[in-house]
Amino acid sequence: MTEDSFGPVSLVTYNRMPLYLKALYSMREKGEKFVSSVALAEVVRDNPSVVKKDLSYAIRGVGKPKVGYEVGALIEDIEEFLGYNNTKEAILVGVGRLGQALMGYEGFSKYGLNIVAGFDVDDNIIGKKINGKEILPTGKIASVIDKLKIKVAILATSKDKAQFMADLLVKSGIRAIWNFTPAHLILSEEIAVKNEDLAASFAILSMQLKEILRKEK
Amino acid sequence: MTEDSFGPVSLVTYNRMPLYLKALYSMREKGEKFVSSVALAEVVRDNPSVVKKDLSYAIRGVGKPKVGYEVGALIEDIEEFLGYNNTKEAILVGVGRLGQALMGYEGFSKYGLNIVAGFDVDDNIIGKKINGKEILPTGKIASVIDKLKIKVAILATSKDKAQFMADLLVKSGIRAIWNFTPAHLILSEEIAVKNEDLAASFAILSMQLKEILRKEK
DNA sequence: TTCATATCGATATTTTTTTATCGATATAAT
DNA sequence: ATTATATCGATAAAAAAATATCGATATGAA
Repeated sequence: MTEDSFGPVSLVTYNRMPLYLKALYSMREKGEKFVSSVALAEVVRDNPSVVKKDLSYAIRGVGKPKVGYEVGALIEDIEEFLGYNNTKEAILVGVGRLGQALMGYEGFSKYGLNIVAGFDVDDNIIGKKINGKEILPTGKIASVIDKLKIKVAILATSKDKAQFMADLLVKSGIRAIWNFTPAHLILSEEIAVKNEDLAASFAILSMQLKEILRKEK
Repeated sequence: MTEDSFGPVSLVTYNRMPLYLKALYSMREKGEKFVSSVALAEVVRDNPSVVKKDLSYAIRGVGKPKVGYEVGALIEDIEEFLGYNNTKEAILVGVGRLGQALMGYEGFSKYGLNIVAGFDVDDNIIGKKINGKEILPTGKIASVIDKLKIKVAILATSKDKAQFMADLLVKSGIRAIWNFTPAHLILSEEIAVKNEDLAASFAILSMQLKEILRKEK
């Protein structure tokens, strides 16, 4: 077991699960009852063996030879596996344009994330509500975290405030930070950090595009 | 060479490059002139051998034994490697809250992305400007793509319009789609797609948190 | 100057991941 | 009822990635 895995399940598997899930949602909408590893592999652009191995970590039942997996059951199992049914409460720090978009995004609740409040330093926005959630001054961060026993924070401040706020969050009891700022956070190993790195994503898209344009000649 | 690599460089390496870059920016700000693979590995939570191998794909010069790599030169080489100096023009489709946040984000230009215009169906927003970029009606998508020879589109519509818009974009000449919608897009293999999958990211953060809380007992 | 040491770059080893293979079995066709 | 076939689940083989090792060398200390 490396650091990049949780129990017997590797990080690459975790990354693929939501892809399967999205594909399965479309299939369910179309009324499809069963799906084979071959069909699922095709829509997610992967290999059937990978799909079968991945699914084996999530499914409670079994797939049927010649038929495949039951779409509905598979969805439930993957949702459970990914923790969508186990709601995590979070606070959001930095309610600028991106922060507002994140607070306003109702899809989060579907995968087990409930933003209970936003925090900002800007008096023009403090006191307002987005999606029913209050925006409070940053001075109240510590007490809210403590009172509600919050463990997850979404960081969407400007780059220059990111490290300071991250340190404050950790000191107040936060154990997982979803970092939407372009800052490189330095934190103890005991804190989970997931960088939402748009630069990285775009670099990969650019590489893929380059390859595609090269092939088109 | 698998499908998940470009030339000799694997996707995992590409993913790590922006991490190194972010760490290097902080080091440069602190006035540090040289960095060793050991130091860099520490801040990005990885192994020195991985760092050395990764950097070898990007650097033009060489690292010095006992000293390490020159921070400034390394930054330039990685930026070049990731294509930050080679600007790609893109359009953005769907100027809701998230779309506005993306259009307003000035950091994109730093890594070679220039959003030339936004498109929406909402008359209340059409004609306005964000960050100096006009918002046009979706009816003009095809002509703008054609006139400016745009190859990259950022998709930030609602879920239900995503597939329709993606098809329109591809038909109009787009070859790379950065998908910020929760929709599962089905497109030809010749189109590069990068899903900005918040569900996936959050699932990983949740797993890490679970592991951390377990260790804390 | 000589010696000790940190670090590179190359390569070897180990581990992980992906891919292929194959016997068992559910379904449909004959 | 028999046969053909698609698919599963397990496992074996191949490929890729991560990690460790090691000779060479730049630097600073003795």
